[in-house]
Amino acid sequence: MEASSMAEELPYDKTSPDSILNHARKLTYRSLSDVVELPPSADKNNRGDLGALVERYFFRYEPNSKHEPDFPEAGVELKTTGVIPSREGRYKAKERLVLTMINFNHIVEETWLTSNLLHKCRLMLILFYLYQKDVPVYRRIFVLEPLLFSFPNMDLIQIQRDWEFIQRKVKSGKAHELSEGDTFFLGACRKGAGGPNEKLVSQPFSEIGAKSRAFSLKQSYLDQIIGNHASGASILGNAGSMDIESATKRRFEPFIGNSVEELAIKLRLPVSNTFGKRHHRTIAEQILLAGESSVLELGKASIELKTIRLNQRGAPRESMSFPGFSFLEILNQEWEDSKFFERIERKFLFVVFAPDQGGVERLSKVGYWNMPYADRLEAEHVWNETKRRLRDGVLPLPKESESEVAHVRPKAANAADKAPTPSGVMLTKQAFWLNRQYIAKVVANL
DNA sequence: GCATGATCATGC
DNA sequence: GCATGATCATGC
Repeated sequence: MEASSMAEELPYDKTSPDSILNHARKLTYRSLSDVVELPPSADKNNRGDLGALVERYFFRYEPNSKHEPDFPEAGVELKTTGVIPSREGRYKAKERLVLTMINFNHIVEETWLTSNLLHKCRLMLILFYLYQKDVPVYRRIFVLEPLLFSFPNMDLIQIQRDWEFIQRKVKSGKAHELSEGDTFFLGACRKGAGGPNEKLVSQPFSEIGAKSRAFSLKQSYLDQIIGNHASGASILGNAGSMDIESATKRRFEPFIGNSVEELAIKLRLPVSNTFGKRHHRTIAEQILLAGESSVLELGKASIELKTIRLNQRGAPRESMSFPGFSFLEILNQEWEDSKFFERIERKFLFVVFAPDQGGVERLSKVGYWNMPYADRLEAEHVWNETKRRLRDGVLPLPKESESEVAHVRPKAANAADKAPTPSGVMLTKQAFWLNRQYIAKVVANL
């Protein structure tokens, strides 16, 4: 009796997305505890789960089946996600948005259209709260209007591709090899306890246990959603849309074979700095950014743009550097928390320049790549070895000749630009690099 | 010709 | 002023 009368008292129509959205607006610029009184029994200690508190005490219903959206009659899935200030006083995502767990045994039986992901997350109500570390979740302020979000048609092509890529990997018995760099917008992110005690889960076509993973919207994609939402931009339909790989290919096609000089003229780049270190990168950026917006979606994916210049023998002239790392910080990190891991797990876009017969450097080819599983394990080994040597005060750090994949090398203003090591010795600042010969093989197979 | 150490040039 | 992507310089 009481339950049914409570249901009738709901201050919104649970069958209507718009009504749910309107109700959610009451939270804007307020925190959950500003709007509803949380009983002492509420589990306020649950670190991340503001969503559960909002569902129970603001929308006043109990979370139901994991396979249905939170509001099944309206087909709306509720998400709460943290934002942090960006430059220019706007907001950006604090992290990726986790959508739903990937069940490796089920996904192989699905198609995109019948997928649990699409069924559950086709329409999402996203609430954005200001992330503040020391403020309890129920006191965090919802700093943006709530957003009723469905994937723009323009993006759906890529999202579906991403989903199918992940499914294909599971079908091939490679769930344990999944990586964020496999995909563009939709990621297969790690989910659940990590570390040495992590429980691996089963997959249908291999005996090898895989890390537990969830579908997520990549942080960079979420940033775009937030940007469009905050600026009031509408969602574009686009009949001529393509997935990112095709769009990129088409974008670069007219420039393939052009000399560096011709490219500078075509792209109206100042001729003065033709020999600057940034020149080839500027060319790549201009090709991506100029003209119509079809490759602007690149900004929605965390793509690592790298220019590669080959020598006469077809090998890269240089190894590939990554940001410098702290000798002290690395001791407190695990591999998967490290910056180097985050970088090499990304999707790379290689823009390759090569000299022709006459020695004239030309744009040669362009391609996406991400690091295969076995090589990630090798990079992990190099990273762990670096950590061990720093801890034990053993030099030198892993050299290029010690691994097929990665090494450590100086990266500093000059040799006197040093930082402290755990053993107290000052050492010229260093970075992780991917080996020149390793990149050579990658480029050859691009 | 390559590995290794060192440094440059630019953007933020 | 510094981090970053990129390149130079040397010695074997």
